[in-house]
Amino acid sequence: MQLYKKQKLKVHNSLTGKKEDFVPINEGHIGMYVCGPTVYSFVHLGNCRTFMSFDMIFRYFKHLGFKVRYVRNITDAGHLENDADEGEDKIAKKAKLEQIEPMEVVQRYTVDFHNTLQQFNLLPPSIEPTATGHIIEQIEIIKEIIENGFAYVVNGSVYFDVVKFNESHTYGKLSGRKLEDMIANTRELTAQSEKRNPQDFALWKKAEPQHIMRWPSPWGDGFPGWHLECTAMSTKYLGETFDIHGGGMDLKFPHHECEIAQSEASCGKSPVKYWLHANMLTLNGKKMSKSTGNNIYPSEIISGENNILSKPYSAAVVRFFMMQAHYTSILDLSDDALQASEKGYLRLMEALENLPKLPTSATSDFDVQAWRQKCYDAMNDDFNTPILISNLFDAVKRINLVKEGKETLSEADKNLLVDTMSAFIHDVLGIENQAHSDDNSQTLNGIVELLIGLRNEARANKDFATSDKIRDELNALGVQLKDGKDGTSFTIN
RNA sequence: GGCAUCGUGGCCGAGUGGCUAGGCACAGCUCUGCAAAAGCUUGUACAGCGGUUCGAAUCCGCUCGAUGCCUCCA
Repeated sequence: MQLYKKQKLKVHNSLTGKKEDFVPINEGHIGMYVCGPTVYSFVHLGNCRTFMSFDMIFRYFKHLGFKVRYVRNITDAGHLENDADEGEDKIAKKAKLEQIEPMEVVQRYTVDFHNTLQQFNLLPPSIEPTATGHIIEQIEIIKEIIENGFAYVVNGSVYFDVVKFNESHTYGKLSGRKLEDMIANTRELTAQSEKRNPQDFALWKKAEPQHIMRWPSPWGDGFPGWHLECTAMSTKYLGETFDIHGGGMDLKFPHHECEIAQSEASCGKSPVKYWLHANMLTLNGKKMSKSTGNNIYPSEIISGENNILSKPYSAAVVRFFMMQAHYTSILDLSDDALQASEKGYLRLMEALENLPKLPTSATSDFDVQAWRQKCYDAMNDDFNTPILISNLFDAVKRINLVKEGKETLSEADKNLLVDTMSAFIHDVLGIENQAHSDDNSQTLNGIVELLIGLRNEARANKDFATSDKIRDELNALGVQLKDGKDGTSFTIN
């Protein structure tokens, strides 16, 4: 039997603001769409958090035995700098700045994006479509929206008529906004706008003669609006209505709101059953953002080359740090917090390494079955990774007790514990053991064992000056010795 | 100004009507030649003020503060 039939999951749906029982549209199958990056610069850590959160969700679905189609797009066209009529495409702007082809910009930052996510151990999505690869689909949707009377053509551009739409539908249901309020609060700055209403958004923009990124359409040469690509690609690969749509909290309005409007205006259906939003990562209490410069790049954390943190942190530690907070909470990055996470991470990894070597007994002091279910309960409650991790640390304590001979574990329970720990840490949380990833670790271990032997001889001879020298100098090199009941063990940092 | 979210012990971070996660740091103890590691013990925190309730950090109201969105952002 598939695990998902036994483990009942609840998810927080942004559309209703409530935790709801998760029931996929087609039993055993899940369609999930997550808004990917606009590839006009390097991904910063805040971007990574969102993708990591949905990676964890993707992994848990797979762990439960669901067949998941996970679509995450690459925005390589259509993302405007601002809403003004002469607004520039972000990628085209960058291309002009660096004096290269727009597609070179796209290629460069797409490669960076993939490399970075790989470092953080994210699984690739099932499909990773690009906006430029789906121009035809986008044009088709625009045609439908025009046909249904919810869009209008002006001077080679097409705009979505929000006011008209709101007469028969509700614009703002996801973000909790009312169109009347939005209109009342509009700053009247767009004097010569070709839009009927400031709330209207572009489905298709006319390309000026010097604009490089352009495609033919029934309305002339141009390029698609940003909100439209997600509607086109999610519909194509997941259908008119699918299970989960994810993205950063900052995309809730207007991006996701517009997606809902586009779907309802074209095919008449609400596109998504469960909307999931990941919260922001802050730095110094402020949102990380490319546009304000308040950000840190993953490579800077791993290399330690930055002015914010006292030392480098591995990708696994950063991932563990992120998983210690719930994905819907704001998380603030700081050196203290990362240091605390690093220590916890190392303790967890050490227990995980010791676990298979543990002695077994006829009986167990630890109810592994009950503990295992607690881990599932945590994840079933809207992917509560902090609670899951607290449960993992309960197991760490029991592992250490068994290691010291203070508690017992049966063979069967030990095996179950090994399986469960590995499943949650590696498969679900996606946390790898990077504590000893050296290629030379075999040699290194041998050398340390040799020194331990020499030290033990010195200790037997009560030559503590020598034994302490070995221990302290190894410690200075990052090799920590631990004298236990069954001899000396060590960790390498 | 509008909409939304949030304010938890030294730090990070769960919880959301009674049973008061977890990590890190600190202190004491056990173990140890000494350390380290590990284990045990200790912290009675929920912005403020009212209200509902037998009972609130958790619900309601107000005040203060922070953040996000309202123009591009994961």
